[in-house]
Amino acid sequence: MESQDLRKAGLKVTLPRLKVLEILETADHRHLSAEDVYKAMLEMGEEIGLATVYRVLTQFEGAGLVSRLSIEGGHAVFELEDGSHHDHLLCVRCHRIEEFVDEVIEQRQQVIAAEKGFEMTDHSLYIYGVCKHCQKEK
Amino acid sequence: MESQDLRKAGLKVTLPRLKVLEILETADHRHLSAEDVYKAMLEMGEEIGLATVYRVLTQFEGAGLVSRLSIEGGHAVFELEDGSHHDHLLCVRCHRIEEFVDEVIEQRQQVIAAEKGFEMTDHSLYIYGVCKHCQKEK
DNA sequence: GTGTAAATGAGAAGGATTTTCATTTATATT
DNA sequence: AATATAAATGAAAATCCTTCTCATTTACAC
Ligand SMILES: [Zn+2]
Ligand SMILES: [Zn+2]
Ligand SMILES: [Zn+2]
Ligand SMILES: [Zn+2]
Repeated sequence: MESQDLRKAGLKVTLPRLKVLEILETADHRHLSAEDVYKAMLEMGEEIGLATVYRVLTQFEGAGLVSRLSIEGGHAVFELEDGSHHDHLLCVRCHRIEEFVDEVIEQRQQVIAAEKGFEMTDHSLYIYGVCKHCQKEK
Repeated sequence: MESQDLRKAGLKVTLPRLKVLEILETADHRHLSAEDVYKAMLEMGEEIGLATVYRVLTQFEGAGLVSRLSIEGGHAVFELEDGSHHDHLLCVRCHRIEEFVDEVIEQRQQVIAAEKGFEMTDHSLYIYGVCKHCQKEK
């Protein structure tokens, strides 16, 4: 089924691309850095260059298959695009990432943009904190 | 008056530090990159190393004199700390930055964090769009 | 004035990502 | 199935922003 997605996006169906898709679909975590994908590939016994991982992820982003988070200070994180917008909560200790959608915030942003005379094209919202897990530890 | 702020922060009063403060206080824009500060220094005829600009801005951040924005993709931007939290709207064309405060959003973030069991420590919210100015230009 | 720790500047180093370019590969065409 | 061609790949170099190193200078307490 994935081959179709690649063809639709005007991308040739290659092993590296199929494998990157596979990793994004089957990884334990939904949010992966390029490095994470690269390491997962090597662990699967697939040879790939890190440059290719970056290239493929960027192409997938362009094709709407993947979206990219820009987390403060750190490196980019990628996730499979599921068509529904959501924002993120990040644990500053263990780097766990959780997702949320809040209609009140979404709408307030529209109002604020309108008040300032902006045509809003996008937004980026990250809530940082200490997750349930990490609160327990000490 | 600024010398006092530096001494309170445990920082020696040096010319580079005073000049960086001066630039932050008198620049046309409230939001400046390290590069912007560096160029402004050179234009003022002051010799300074870029490394010093970064160092000083980072120290000021630690001392609570300055805060740092982490804008998507780009480089860090610094602004004088005025004690009141605010978030930012960014024009994707001309890179103009505007500020806003919205209590509804602030509170919803607290609620969301609580729902997910997070102890919220911080957040980062940027609204991207096309500003009033840039909308006029075709 | 002297001493000492802190601050500076220049350049090297760093980390994440992108680019370059020679080689390989997918796919369209015989 | 063989061939042609445009796209994709890997490795290394390059890039961008930022931090670090270290020899020299400076601020400030005595
Ligand atoms: Zn955690
Ligand atoms: Zn997500
Ligand atoms: Zn604009
Ligand atoms: Zn601001």
